[in-house]
This record gives sequence, structure tokens and C-alpha cells, in this order.
Amino acid sequence: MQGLDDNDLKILELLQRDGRATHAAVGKAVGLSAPSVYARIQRLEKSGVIRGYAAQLDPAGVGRGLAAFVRVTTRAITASEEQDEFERFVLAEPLILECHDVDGEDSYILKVRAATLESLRDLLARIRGIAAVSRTVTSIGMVTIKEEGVAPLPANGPGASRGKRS
Amino acid sequence: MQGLDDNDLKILELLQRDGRATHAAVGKAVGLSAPSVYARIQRLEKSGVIRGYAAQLDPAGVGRGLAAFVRVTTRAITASEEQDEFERFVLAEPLILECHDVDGEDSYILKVRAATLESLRDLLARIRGIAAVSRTVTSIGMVTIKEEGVAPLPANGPGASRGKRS
DNA sequence: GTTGAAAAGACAGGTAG
DNA sequence: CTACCTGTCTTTTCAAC
Repeated sequence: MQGLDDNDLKILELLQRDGRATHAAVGKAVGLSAPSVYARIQRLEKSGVIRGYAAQLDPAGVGRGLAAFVRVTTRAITASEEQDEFERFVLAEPLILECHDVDGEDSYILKVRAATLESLRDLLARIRGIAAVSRTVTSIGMVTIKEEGVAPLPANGPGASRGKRS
Repeated sequence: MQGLDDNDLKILELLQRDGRATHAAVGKAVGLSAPSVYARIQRLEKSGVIRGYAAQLDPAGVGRGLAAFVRVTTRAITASEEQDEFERFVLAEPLILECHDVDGEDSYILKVRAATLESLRDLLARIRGIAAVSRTVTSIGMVTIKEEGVAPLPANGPGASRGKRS
């Protein structure tokens, strides 16, 4: 289900930076006509490469200036049902923006944005109340240096997926 | 610099979920006319609450399926210039999507999305090569359970910042 | 905040390379 | 099969109220 040429990648990069860029503007940047760009975007949306579009909000502006990362450890012998309970909780909890199942010492890493320390404290208490959870370690964010969405990698740099030589 | 009423919050929530929702559709949801919604959006953009709009891309679809979180510890006695060097590196590095200055045991938490383990390994080597960095701990993401942007909190729940009555 | 109108963009043909 | 062109419809945007 893949086959992105350079034009596709450029379009994705532009839309990632400005989700409301017009087809004409994008077309000008890649050297294509607006309808052609439209057709490509349509294809990228249907194939799932473009999941959707979102307004990027200022966390502090919507009263959620407090960022925190929570490393969650689950009990060694945890039933599948208990895992599900934890993941259901995560999906339903608005304060939790991200949840990643990770390897290594921890089981999950959560990204949280709350309004106050009190609400964060309350959230942590509820997390620890879940049967599968044995331990949490929380890091409070002081400053956000960088925070952006995933974009196509620019070129055949160190992290590029392309450029595999035979 | 603030003063978001319920309509603003609803508009922000809708635009967060669908950054391309038309003014008319948003207006219908909040009970306002399209130009009125437009005026509010304009105000929210100028005040900085809306930072912009972005297409949400499938990480695997753009060849960056490998997620990782890197906890970075800096040396106890680190000059301001060295801190700056690290932050400049972070801002310039496309593989690093997020960087948060945190308290606690660690100094920074990075969110990384790379193409391969090899490119991640290369990135970690470069991070460790920075003078200010003394130690890194990396967690590889197995599954992403949840991953979304910040939105206004729905109501006066546990994490709400509002509730101040006039 | 609303209604109404002009400008701009999105979208669906049809056409050519 | 892919991209461009043209016409129509929608959306945005600005005006007056």
C-alpha cells in the first residue's frame, strides 16, 4: 500500500506544516496544477497516509499549561483483561494525550497535559488505582523546547528510510 | 489576554478534531452563523490560542514507524552555552519531534520518530556526543495506544481550569 | 451577531499527452 | 494512466446593518 514519489512527500510536508494550504499554493510549490494536487491528496487520504487535519492549540491558552510524562510499570503477572482495563482508562481519559507501550524497564509512557498540579495529582491517584499498575514515575515539564507532528524526512539523511543500496 | 467563552471552547474542540471543518458546519454545532464563527477563529488565531493547522500523518506511512522516548541527563555543572548547544541540536534535528525540559531525575525527555533502529542508534550516538549530555536512557515504542493533540477540557471535570463564576 | 454579496477555492467533468 | 483545463458549486471573506 505504498508508493510515494517525491511530489507526494513534498505535498505531505507542506500539509503537515500548513493543513489549510490551498491546492493551488501546494501545486505552485511542487510544480503541479491544483486539480492534480487535489487528486494526490485524495489518494493520500484514502490510503491512510493522511489521517486527518487538526488545529494546533496553545496548551496554556486552553488552560492546560502543565505538561507531564508518566512512566507506568505494570505487575509482572498481569492478566490480559487487566491490561485492557488500563488501556480503556487511558483512551477515555482526556488528560492523557499519548500512551505508548514501550519495552525496557517501563511498560507504558504517558504524555499528560493538565490544568493544575492538583488535577495531575488526582490523575496519578486514579492511575495507581488500576489493578494492573504497580508503579508510576512522573516528570513535570518545565519548558517545552520543541513539539511538532510527524513529517516526511527531508532527504537521504541519517534517518531516511530511502536510499537503501543493494 | 484571555476570555474564552463556551462558544470559543466548543469551536476550538471542533477545530482540534477536524481542522478543515467549514465555518458553516462549526456554526451549526455551536448555534452561530458562519461569519460569526469566522470572526471568532480570526480572533483565536491572532491571540495565539490557535497556533496553526496541520495534516496528521501516519508515521509508518511516511517511513517513520519506529517511536522512541529518550531521557537525557545533563552534567551537573553545565554552562549555559552548552545547554544552548543541546537545544539548538534538538531544534535542528528532524528525527526529534518533541523535547521537554523536565524536573526530577532527568533533564530532558525527547520523543523521537525514526525510520529504522539503525537511524535511531545513529541519533543516540550524536546526542551523546554533545558536551552537555552525560547519559541517555531510551525506551522503544512497541504500540501506540493513543496519540492526539491538546484540546480544551470538556467540562468542569477533575482537570478543568475553569469554574470561576462571575 | 446577522444577513447578503463578491472573491476565492474546491471539486467534477472532459480532453490531451 | 496521469496531468491539465474549464465550468460549477461551495466556502471563505468582507461589507452593511
